[in-house]
Amino acid sequence: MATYSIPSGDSISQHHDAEIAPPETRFDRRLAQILKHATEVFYQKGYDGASMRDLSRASGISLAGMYHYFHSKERLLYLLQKDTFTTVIERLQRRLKTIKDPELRIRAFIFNHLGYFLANRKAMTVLSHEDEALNDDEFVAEIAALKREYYKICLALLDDYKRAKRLQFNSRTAVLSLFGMVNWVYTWHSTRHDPGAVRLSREMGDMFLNGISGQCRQPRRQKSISN
Amino acid sequence: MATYSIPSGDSISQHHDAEIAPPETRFDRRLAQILKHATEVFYQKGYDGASMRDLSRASGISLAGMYHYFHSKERLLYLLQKDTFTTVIERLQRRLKTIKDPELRIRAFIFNHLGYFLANRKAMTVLSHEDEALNDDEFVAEIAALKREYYKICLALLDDYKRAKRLQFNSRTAVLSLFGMVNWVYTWHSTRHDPGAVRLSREMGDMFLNGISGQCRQPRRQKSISN
DNA sequence: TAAATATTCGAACGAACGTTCGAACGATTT
DNA sequence: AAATCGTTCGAACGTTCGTTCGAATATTTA
Repeated sequence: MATYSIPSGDSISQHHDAEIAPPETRFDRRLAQILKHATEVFYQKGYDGASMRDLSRASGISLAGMYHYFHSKERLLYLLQKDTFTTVIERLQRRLKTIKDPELRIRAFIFNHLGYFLANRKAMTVLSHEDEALNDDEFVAEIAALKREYYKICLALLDDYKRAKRLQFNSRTAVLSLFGMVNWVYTWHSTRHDPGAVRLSREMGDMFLNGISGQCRQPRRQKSISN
Repeated sequence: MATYSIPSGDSISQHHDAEIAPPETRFDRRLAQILKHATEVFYQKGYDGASMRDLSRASGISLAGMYHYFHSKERLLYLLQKDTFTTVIERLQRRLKTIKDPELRIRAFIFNHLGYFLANRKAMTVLSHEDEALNDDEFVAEIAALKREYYKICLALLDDYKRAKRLQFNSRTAVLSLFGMVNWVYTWHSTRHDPGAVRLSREMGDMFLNGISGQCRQPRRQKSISN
């Protein structure tokens, strides 16, 4: 009855029901270790720049030994991106379940994203930055589906807010601007000098919500650039 | 008196005074062609993924012949990034010279960035995405200096606006959020389905300016995320 | 026209790449 | 004890990488 993962490159054990967390196979635990070390290497050198020899050295496993756990370097990146993205979405869904207020839901989205981003910076950087690195059609399609799902969730949050507050703005531009704000963080955020997730979420949340909440007194937009 | 560029890898002729545009050396024109083709290849395959053979094929020059124009693949990327970034900054400075109003200056910044971004998407994508690809200290330092200059310009624009409108916000977060908004565009913008530079600049400008212009009636910020 | 200089390229270099193979090892099962 | 199975690895495969070299060809200078 024990659901052993079949070796040679499957993702971390698909425990079809989410009953228990820790009881993984030795195989799964080892693969998870490899993914963790691979995150570090991909983060430092990029996907193309990182060699299988780099990855094996970081994991303390021989070059050939790596291929017991995944079929190819590309699949390793895929596993990494899928696990990371899935976790982000799961956490988000769990948070949203308890929140009704449209504004707070948007704030929860931002906080969820930034919080996970800053706590798992390397994995999220690899996810954001090595977006186009995959070539295999199946991999590309699956990650693209997660991206679309994430986009749709955020779009719905903004549309709810828009309806509740009777606002007018381009939802698509707003979503993607928000994604830009929160994803770009990986290029500049310094743990030492920059605010943590809580304050950063508040600042960006204030800014974004004010931004989409439109003109205060008189309508903006009269001013235009001459040339 | 003709200032011939010395072969073997110099940047496009440093015409110390910006007198005339077209009178370049044959060397310069050929190098410019190579840079143009290289932009396409780097855009498609990434810096690490693009081989010198790819680049030579795209340029219609033999593999060995490429090295007459630049010393290394890394230097080619450096030249590309430097030329692109320098052009963006020059254009910005020229625009800002004629604009006094703080809000319009910020709008000009956004329009300049997005306008150049959408018109030279491939070059700007390489600039944004291959940010960490350079290794040579001298190259890294020079591109980092341009980035800092660009950051400082934008920071000053926001501080001017803040002072003029007596606002309060974290300038650093605001600048970097704005950079995120406008730079992330390269990951999603579709020429067919998405607004052009003018409308996109207006939308993002409205959003950003409203965003930093703070609370309208009652102060936001009372609401907070429970957990 | 001859000499000098700038440009081009075929061929090859050593190094590094992702992946494969078969043998070995360890633990568990018969 | 023998057999099975999951795990590990050294060695090597064929390919591709960035770069170099020397000779050939244009182009400019004298």
